[in-house]
Amino acid sequence: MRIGELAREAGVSVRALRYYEEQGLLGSTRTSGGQREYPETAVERVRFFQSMYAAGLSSRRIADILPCMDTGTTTAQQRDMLAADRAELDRRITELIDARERLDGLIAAAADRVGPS
Amino acid sequence: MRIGELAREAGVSVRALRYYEEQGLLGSTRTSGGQREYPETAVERVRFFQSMYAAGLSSRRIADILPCMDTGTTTAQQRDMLAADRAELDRRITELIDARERLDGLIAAAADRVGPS
DNA sequence: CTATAAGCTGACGTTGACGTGAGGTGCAAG
DNA sequence: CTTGCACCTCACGTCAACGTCAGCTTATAG
Repeated sequence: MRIGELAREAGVSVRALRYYEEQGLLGSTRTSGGQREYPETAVERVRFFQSMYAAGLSSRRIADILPCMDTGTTTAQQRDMLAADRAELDRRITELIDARERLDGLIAAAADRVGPS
Repeated sequence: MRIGELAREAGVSVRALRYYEEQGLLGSTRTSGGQREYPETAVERVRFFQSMYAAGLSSRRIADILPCMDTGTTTAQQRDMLAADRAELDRRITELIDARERLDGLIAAAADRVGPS
């Protein structure tokens, strides 16, 4: 598939896909005319990127863990990285849940006390 | 308390506190010499900011919900905003949990397959 | 053959929450 | 009274993940 279709399927912009390639995250073959060609599996791969970005990982960090995904094997260093990323993600989730509780507290405290418009 | 102490107590930089003031989030009285003076309650207030920033809210958004916190009352519009922010936060939490599952899947898949160093 | 939609490569612009450096002032201790 | 740390106000710098525009080429429908 070409870049436009992949963008639609994965729910990102064309620019984003070119950026991922620039960052070494997403390879592509080229047609004789120079246009990028992607396999079907690229869709899931891009969705994975989105998920990792949402988790707060940088392109660099994602690039670091990609070999694990692609080869299905890990070195000791890579296992450490994965564990660190998971721990960091856990912290972030905890933070967000805490923030949600604060927001809920605010909502509850002001729920029945209607202020002036 | 002065700005340096508040920064330490709340775990942010002095620059951040000045920035919060610039954004209308954090007021301060001034000493005769022009230095900022904060009440003890500012510590908790700044921690609240950090929590909201972590939740993905912008300074502007935080400024919008501050009146609810300060007055303990809400207008219909403010309740809508709070609900929207909470919903968005919920979405983000779900994303992160999904990301964590993906990471866990990756870790589990490669856990016992040690690659070359 | 020709529109025209889609793709290409630079390369500069954007945004938010600060970092950082310059150059000067306030304040408690000795 | 001076040392020295904390504080002050500009104001430019940063960083990441793209957005956007220009100028040109490729692919495809009619």
